[in-house]
Amino acid sequence: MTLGQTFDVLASEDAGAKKTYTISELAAEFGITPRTIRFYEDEGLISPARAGTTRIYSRQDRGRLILICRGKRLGFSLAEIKEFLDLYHTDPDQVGQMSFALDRARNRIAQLEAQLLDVQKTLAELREIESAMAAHLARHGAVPRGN
Amino acid sequence: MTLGQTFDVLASEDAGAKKTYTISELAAEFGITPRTIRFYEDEGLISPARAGTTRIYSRQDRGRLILICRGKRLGFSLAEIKEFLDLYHTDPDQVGQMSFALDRARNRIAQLEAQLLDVQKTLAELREIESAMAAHLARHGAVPRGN
DNA sequence: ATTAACGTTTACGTAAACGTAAAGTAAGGC
DNA sequence: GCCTTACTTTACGTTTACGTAAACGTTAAT
Repeated sequence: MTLGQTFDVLASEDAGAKKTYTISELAAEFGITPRTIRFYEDEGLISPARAGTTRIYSRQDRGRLILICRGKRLGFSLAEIKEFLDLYHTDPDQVGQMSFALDRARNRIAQLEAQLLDVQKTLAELREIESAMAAHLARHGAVPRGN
Repeated sequence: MTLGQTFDVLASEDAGAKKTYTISELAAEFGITPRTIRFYEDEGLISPARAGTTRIYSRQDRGRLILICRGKRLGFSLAEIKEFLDLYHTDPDQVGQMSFALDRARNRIAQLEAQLLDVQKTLAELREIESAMAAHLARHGAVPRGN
């Protein structure tokens, strides 16, 4: 049993939840193409089961895809996302491996905390711009009612 | 006078601040290469003055670079960053242009608010992993003192 | 006067992340 | 039995964001 099984995203046991998914189902759900999902597999980010040659995705696989897509939205490279995913199934018996993983986790945390500040700064600036523009348009634009 | 001049990043008037910069000064400051800065210029994200053929960067140019680098850290493409930068100098006299800009600003705000949530989720998960790993290592790893 | 350290343009090369055929297999409906 | 649909692999093409020379001009020091 790895660390992964102890967390939500990779192990939700919902009653009405489907057990498996096809590649095109997942592609549709996440707004990506089957090609993209296969590419992620080539890059080692996901390893679905097979029925013959056809890929069968489990709920855990779907959880990984959620994390992958989120990582992409945050601007991480696939290599970084892979590293992130690996944190979920670090073998607890390999102390050295676990130490390295802990290090990487802490680095990633620091990185995300910096990104959090960046997002907040940018949001603050954009909101300033937004209200300035809205105010300007309220005065000079829009022509609220024939004046 | 454009909206840009009304905001901090593009118009700080510090007393001890340098007035101009060379390309390699800025490259060093932001941890990028001159090639990269010239590429940003090719893409229309920045337009420094010239002394003959040599580029001379103003404090405003440096401000734009700050925003560009932050945008990159947030995972935006150069095209998106350009769109973002354009928000700063929307002509207040062009009502139509201003309306479109306001729209883009609001879209960008929504996008960043979503990203903020993503970052927070990811941070929460990573912190869970981190403490789980730290606890595990405290018990089985590290061998605190010969026991 | 030449060498070094900066700047320039032009242009080909490259890694990442897919897109886009092409060509084949396997299951289900009429 | 054939057609459609969804899956597969293989492989070349494309966009983005630069890296990396090559070849040249300008200033400053030796």
